Amino acid sequence: MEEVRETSLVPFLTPNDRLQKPNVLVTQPKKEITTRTTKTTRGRQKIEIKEIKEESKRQVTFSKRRRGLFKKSAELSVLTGAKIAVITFSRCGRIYRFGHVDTLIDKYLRKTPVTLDVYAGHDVAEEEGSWWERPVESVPEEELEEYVAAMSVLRDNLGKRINEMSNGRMLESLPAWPINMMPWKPTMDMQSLD
Amino acid sequence: MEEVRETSLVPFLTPNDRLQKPNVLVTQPKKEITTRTTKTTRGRQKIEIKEIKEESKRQVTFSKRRRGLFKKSAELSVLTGAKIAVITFSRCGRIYRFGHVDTLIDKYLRKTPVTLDVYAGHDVAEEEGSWWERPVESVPEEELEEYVAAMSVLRDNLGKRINEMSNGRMLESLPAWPINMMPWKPTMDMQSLD
DNA sequence: CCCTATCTATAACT
DNA sequence: AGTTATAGATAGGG
Repeated sequence: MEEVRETSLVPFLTPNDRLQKPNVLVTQPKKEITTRTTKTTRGRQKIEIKEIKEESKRQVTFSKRRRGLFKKSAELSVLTGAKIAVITFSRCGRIYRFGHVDTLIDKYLRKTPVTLDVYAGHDVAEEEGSWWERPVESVPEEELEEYVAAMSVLRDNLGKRINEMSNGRMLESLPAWPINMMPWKPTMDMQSLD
Repeated sequence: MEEVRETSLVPFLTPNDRLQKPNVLVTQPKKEITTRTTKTTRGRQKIEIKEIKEESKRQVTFSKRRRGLFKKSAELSVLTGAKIAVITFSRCGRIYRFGHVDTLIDKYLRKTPVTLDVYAGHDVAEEEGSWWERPVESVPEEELEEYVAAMSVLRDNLGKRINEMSNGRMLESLPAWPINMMPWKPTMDMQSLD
């Protein structure tokens, strides 16, 4: 709660704070490399986009990425004024939605003949694979079928707002994220319909 | 066409090629700073998440981010085996979908009473402006959900605008989507239903 | 749309 | 969940 998380991920470094010289365009001396013989972690590792076998690990990934996806949806929505809806069926069949899915679905159904099936003629093989990596004509109805994306952005703006409000004009001297709402508060933007 | 888009953004740099020393964990000398007095670009700049006014710019962002969103969706789906569907109504009313939306919607509707409104009772004023920028002094952190609900309204507002346009009430006198605005290839993972 | 320089999202740890 | 080092996404510019 006292954490100043501009980028929320690197509060200690905050590269954003580094003032950017408008027209100078000179390569920075790359700060100062903290020479440490023992990194605390290996940092983000590259992974292959394939099903994660370990249950636990998969769950973590699902949480993190779902959250990230929603955030992206929100940003896209706000930035471009697009209307988005997202629905996700987790493996266990739980439904996570973001935004007024119902409304969007309604609009969708009204605009598109329900019978229209882009992938019509394709057998639904609950097979493993990346339908999204295949030619359109052969996309089987399996992997992903649910994503009605949805809405909103605000997490960030809201946070800033709250901060400003709760401190009037001295927002600068206060943590960017006054409330511990940010990161991993489970369900403010999602609804598990189970 | 799968590997091609691995990183596909920095083919020339490919930081991934840098072999990672498994257990060494020693801070790298940070390569070699190419001292150049004139950077070719300022690189990615931080932007505020708020509506982009410039039509052209907004469309570019829409293309790029929509693409990114779909990609993320695909990854999440593959990685966790979750079923996902995404539908996006662009401002101009164009529909972009990802995944087997129809199938998903069907499942969704079967699982959730269509009448169920998660945000029921939270009638937010459909006024112009940035509702998410409203004062938040009265918002206790425990009620962030209220905001989430409010956020959804954004979509509704946008939807209204879209409707207006549909009715011939032009908001912008610009063509929906310049043909060459389509992201780098109307790949199989997106379908414009318009 | 291709490129870069940056900003962000996260995998692996703790 | 909270960190840290990176992989990955993208705002701008060409």
